[in-house]
Amino acid sequence: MRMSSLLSQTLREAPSDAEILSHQLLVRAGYIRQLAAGIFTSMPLAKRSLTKIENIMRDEMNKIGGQEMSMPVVHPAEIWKATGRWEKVGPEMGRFLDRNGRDMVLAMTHEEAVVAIIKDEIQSYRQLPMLIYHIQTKWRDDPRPRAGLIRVREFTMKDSYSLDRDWEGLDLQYARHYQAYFNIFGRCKLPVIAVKSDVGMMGGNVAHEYMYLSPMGEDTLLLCDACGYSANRQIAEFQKVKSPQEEPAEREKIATPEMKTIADLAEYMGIPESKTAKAVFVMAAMQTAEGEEEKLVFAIVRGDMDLNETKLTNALGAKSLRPAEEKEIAASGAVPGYASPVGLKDIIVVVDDLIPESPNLVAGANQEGYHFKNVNYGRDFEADIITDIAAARDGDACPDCGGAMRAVRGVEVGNIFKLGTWYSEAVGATFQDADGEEKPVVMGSYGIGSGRLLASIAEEYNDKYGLIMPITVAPYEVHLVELGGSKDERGEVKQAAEKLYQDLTAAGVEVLYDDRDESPGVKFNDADLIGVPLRLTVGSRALKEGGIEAKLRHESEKIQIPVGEVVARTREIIKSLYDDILDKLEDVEFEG
RNA sequence: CGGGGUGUGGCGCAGUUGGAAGCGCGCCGCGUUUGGGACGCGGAGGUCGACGGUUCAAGUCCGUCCACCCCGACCA
Repeated sequence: MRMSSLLSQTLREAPSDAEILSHQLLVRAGYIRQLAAGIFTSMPLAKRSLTKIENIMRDEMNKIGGQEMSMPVVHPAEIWKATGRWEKVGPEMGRFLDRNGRDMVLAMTHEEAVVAIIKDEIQSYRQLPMLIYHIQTKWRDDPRPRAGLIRVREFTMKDSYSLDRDWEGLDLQYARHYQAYFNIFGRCKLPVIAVKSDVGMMGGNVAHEYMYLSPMGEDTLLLCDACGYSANRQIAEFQKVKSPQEEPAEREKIATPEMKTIADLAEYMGIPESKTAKAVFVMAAMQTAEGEEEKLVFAIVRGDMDLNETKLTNALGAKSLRPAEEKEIAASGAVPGYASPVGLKDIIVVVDDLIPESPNLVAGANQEGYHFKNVNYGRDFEADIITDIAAARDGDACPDCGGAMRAVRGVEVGNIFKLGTWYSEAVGATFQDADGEEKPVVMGSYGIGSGRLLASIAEEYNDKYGLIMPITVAPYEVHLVELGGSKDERGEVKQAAEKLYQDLTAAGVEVLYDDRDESPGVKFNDADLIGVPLRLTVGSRALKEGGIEAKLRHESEKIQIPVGEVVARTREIIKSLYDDILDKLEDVEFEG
């Protein structure tokens, strides 16, 4: 490709609304342009990188038996009503009416489309197991797109769906994906870890997320360096430090004016925060037989801990939670800031499993300005649910080995879910098994966003001059710079560069050829910004000695290669760059 | 949805007490230059986010709305 005709201008300064590095660099280098919040155009450079990423995904999916197809982006609402997600999903789903006034949906994922097709196409156990996938656009009207390509509203995703006769089959396909995903990220040279994750609205019972560890990530993970335990904070467990056992003392009411926070209260009383009970009120959307209903929930964790809303949501079996408003809290008889589990009605009380083992706590008295001392579970109050609802934090003890866990931030670049039969049952996607019985197809779903992956790679590989793209995903393999200029009166430099461009291209090398009439500084800076791994420079300096200059983007040394050997040597260098990446791929141990 | 911020040429920005819309980069033409974002001369390009109001006069003051960014809420 000649840069003189490439639709991609580099920018000396990034747009002011690009805050994170990958966003700034991808815009400055001319890979992407923003059209609206969370909606981007992939320019030719990005498109080439994305195609390479997607071809890696194809290859790894095909290797585990996947067959590529393409399911529609626009769906009739019926298939979403059939699984209940038409009602269940909120404004994040794109909806519109077609010309005949029928409800239509912009796909945010494709489980519905999958079961719609297999309902008709899969009839016999002989057709299973099967793995289907596609690489398709999704629309999710996220309330807050951010961080360039990391979190967008319109994006492309490789999503695959495993179809099996039974759970053993699912386990096998799931384990294959577990490995295939490490291969995909490895081939893109992106370091990731797999962590256990919440199954969320997808249902099912096992899920992993692939995380690229980065301070700009949106998820918090807890990792144990001692034994390898890793989990998203949403579900991370930990060993709780129990309070010292003591005899329940007599409950007493004490005046605590203006002490509305745990920190204030503990300081005022001269006690550790672990001797207090923290009250959190939420409104939980619950699905009941009559439909959806909002219920006030009173969650209690020990004062030195934080509530984990995902754990609470799962404990309640709720669709979603939102913070309760003061008037909703007041309606239950509780007093915000002085709330107490003692003597409340019409409210679901959920207490963390540490609370019953924590005697003589200080809790609110449901009276402005007063707390109770020596509140004890069982004697003074009871709960509807007792379970783990506390959030793990940096330094907490690993649930498996007790070692101190680290809390780190990560970007979710992929995930795998054991869906089970939830979707197939919902729409009656069944097959006839060998024993003659009709059974629902057992499903798994597996996703990787290609744009987010590109952004993560850009975030990981760069320096002050620009991007440093791994060769497997770089838009081109070679950046050929021609430095003829007006001193090149007989056009020798220009001719040598043109010939090299032709020869390399003929040899199957992907070349970005800077044939523009620009100064050397401009060309070198643009080359560094775009980040193609190997730069070849044709200039009079080396040409006088019968050579051209080669430089790897990630190194500072330059070498001179005799003109006649350039094509062969270039192919060698490129091969070694690929090998460096592919040799590092390794088999991982699957821990279900 | 709550809090904060920003909207002036493709990008980055300035614009005073309200009084003729500017600068740098980029772009076009001509010439000089050519191994790390060169220089000269000459150009093109803006309904100042939108609408309404105040005023003789609004980029500037007032109001409403919109867009975009950040923090939070939310999120397979």
